Order: sequence, then C-alpha cells, then structure tokens
Amino acid sequence: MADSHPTTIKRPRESMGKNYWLMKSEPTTFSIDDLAAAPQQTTCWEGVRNYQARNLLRDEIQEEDRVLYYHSACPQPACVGTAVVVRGGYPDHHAWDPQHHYYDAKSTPEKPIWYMVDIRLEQRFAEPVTLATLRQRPEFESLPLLRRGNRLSVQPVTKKAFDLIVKLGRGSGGK
DNA sequence: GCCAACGTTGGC
DNA sequence: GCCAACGTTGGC
Repeated sequence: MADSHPTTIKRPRESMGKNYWLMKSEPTTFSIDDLAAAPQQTTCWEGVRNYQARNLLRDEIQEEDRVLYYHSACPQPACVGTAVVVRGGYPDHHAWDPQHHYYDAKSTPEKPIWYMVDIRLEQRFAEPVTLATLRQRPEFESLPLLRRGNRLSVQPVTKKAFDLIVKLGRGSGGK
C-alpha cells in the first residue's frame, strides 16, 4: 500500500536541506505545458522502469526537493522549467494494472518493484536552457546529463548547477 | 532515419 | 557468471 510507506521511515538525509534533480520527459508524451494544465499543476512521475532511476525515486527524492524539467527526444532538447517534489517515493501502482502500458507482472502491492514521486510545477522558463547552451558552458562540465551515453531519466544535479540554470532560464542571458 | 550507448534477457 | 542478442534512449 502506498500509504504504508511514509516518508518518516526513510533514512535520514546526509545533510540538511533540499536535493536537486533533473527529470527527463518527452514533450510529445508529457510536456511542461501538460504539467501546467494538470489539476493542481501536479502529476505523478510514473513509468520509470530502470533500476538506477528507481533507486533514486524510492530512496533519495523527497518532498520539497526541486526538479529541473527537461524535454528530451525532441527538436530542441532543453531544460524548460522547474518543479517541486510534493510527495516522496511511493509504489508505482500502474505496474499492478494488467491493462496499463507500464504493467509489470513481477511487481505486486506486497512487493512493489517500481516507484514514483509527485511533482508540482514551479515555473516555466522564459527562455529554455538548451542542451547546446549547457554544453557550451564549462560550469556544466560535470553535469551527468552531458556525459556520454547518459540515459538516466532521473538524475542528480548540484545546487550550483540548478541555480545557474534557473538564472539562465529567467532570460536576459542569466544576468 | 541513423546509430552509439546502455540495460536487460536468457542460453549455456 | 559469461556474453550475444535484443530493446530502448535520445541526440543528431
């Protein structure tokens, strides 16, 4: 049951304060405009079927963490806004629904395999911060997103990188 | 559409 | 446990 897994039993954070993440979404599937149009501008981040990403969703991502919303597999890959985590990791019940696209027979309510979080839109950027822009700037050298062959749909971002991307996204060249 | 990179599966 | 085959991701 989703509610038998409260955030209070999770391991304590290593440090005080929020963590920062980047989440990829294909805009043809669910764009930041879709998020803006959703009830409460909130959605469950469902359908992650990769163990590394699952571990982050289940164990690391918590309420109040902040998220860069990234559009992938589209004409202009870019960070297009930010969101805030409003519910930490809980079992992805879609995995239990045989009708569902993300059904996985190995996952059960008793022993869930896949997890998700809920996020709420914070802001849409005035200027998308494109992948090309990120690659140009030495400050982003260590961004996991830019590493060769990186396909993780959920990945950590430093506060520094997060803040700079937000600044760039606000427009006027980040000034 | 191409293809590199990566994850998963399953035979052995 | 190895590894080839296959599927998926995602930039270009």
